[in-house]
Amino acid sequence: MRKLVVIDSRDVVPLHRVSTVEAVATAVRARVLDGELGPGTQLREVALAQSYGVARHGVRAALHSLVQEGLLRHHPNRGVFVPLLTAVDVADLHTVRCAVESEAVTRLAERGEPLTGVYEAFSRLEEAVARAPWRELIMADLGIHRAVVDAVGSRRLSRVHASLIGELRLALAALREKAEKRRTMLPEHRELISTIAAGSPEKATALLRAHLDQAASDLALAVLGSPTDTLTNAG
Amino acid sequence: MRKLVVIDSRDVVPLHRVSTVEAVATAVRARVLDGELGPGTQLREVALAQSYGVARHGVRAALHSLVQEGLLRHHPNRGVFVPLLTAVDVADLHTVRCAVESEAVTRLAERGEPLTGVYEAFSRLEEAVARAPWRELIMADLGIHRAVVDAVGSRRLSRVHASLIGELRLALAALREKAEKRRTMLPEHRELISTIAAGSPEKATALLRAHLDQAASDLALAVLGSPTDTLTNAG
DNA sequence: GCTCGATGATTGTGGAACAATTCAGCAGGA
DNA sequence: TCCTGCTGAATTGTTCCACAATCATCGAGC
Repeated sequence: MRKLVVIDSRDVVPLHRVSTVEAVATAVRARVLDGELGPGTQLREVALAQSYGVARHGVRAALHSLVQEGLLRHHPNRGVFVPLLTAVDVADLHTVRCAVESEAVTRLAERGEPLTGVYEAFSRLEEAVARAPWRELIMADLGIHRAVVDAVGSRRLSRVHASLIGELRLALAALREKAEKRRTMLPEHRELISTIAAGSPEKATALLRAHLDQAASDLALAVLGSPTDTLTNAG
Repeated sequence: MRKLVVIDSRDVVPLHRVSTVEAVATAVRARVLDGELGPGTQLREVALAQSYGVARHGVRAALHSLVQEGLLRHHPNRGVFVPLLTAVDVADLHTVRCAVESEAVTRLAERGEPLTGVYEAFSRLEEAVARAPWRELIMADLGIHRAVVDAVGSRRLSRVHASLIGELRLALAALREKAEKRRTMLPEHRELISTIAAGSPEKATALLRAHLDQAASDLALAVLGSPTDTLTNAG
């Protein structure tokens, strides 16, 4: 018997107002992921504070966030730096990635969840393969994997994966285009997705792991090729 | 030709000096995990700042850390609270836990890594089963799982798992003692470990998943039994 | 060439102030 | 009775300033 209820209390939508530190964090994150701030760059607090017109505390908090996120490295009393990932880092990230994506694929195949998001991501990959530059092609690739994880519907699993991919993107800059990839990428993902849809968990995870292993070894090679210096630091 | 080098540069040990925010964070984390600060409690900045004798900024940073860690919830302009986990949260955490621990068990079984840490954890569980109270028994249980993940040797995998278990411990308070557990706990883990050591990945992960499923459903039931109120919030 | 110490830059921390927001309580009106 | 709007207190969000602590650089002196 509710009379004139304009907005039902269950309909509330967060209405994302962002705080300053969040805004700074996303801005800096974008600059790092886009490669504008290359590995080894120090992120000085005063400079950032001035450039964004915020207080130093806000910048500190934002950088602290990104450090916890794994995207930056903090050296006590020295500052925050964009890390240069080593082969060890790549292997480490690969481990976590296998964990998350294997679980996702297994669950999706077992309980035939809807894969609409995955199909959308795949069609974006189709477009990218046709005409997009290498960099966007990689992003489309990652987009599929993200969609697969998101399809599971676990907020925390998606969170872990997102942070993981973010860190991985730091190394991705070292990956140079290989024409072969442009050909194999589409059928590989098509097969993976259709195997998931067919409901064969074991086969799907096997495909996935082969795919990820390949990607990881490519990346490890690329990273080894890039300048090995003392900037690289343990997390 | 080094002359009179007292300390070789390779011998440096981090010498963990902790910053104030780190100190505050660990202090608060301990109080939350020990249940001293129950679900729904608000962590007020000024109060904490006074009680620890630090500036409000430090407290803010520390709380921010714990929020990112998943241990606390932040409501804009309202503050930071100890969350009350719902059955949904438990299921969500279970998903990630399956991902991480399955991967760990698979890898360990596949490449016969040394399991010394796991054996140590197991002997601690033996002691706990014999005479420790329920709470410590649970911690010993978690200790085994932590050791298994750590044995993989992936920093990031261990990190994810640690944060995961931390959040899970929030719900663990609702879990009441069951005498049956005290009997089944030891043989269950013994079988899991020996299967890993025997190098049978499939069987080991199957055992693990059954074990985790059981734990998750126990927890979900316990959480449903505890007071359901509006304090619970989405992450 | 090596060590040592001064110097400047940057981070780490504290203190105070104020704006912004939320919340509880209360008065007023349909 | 229920809704509305106001008001004031409490708390968070943000800024500015100050200063100690630490680190990297560089040059003097042996």
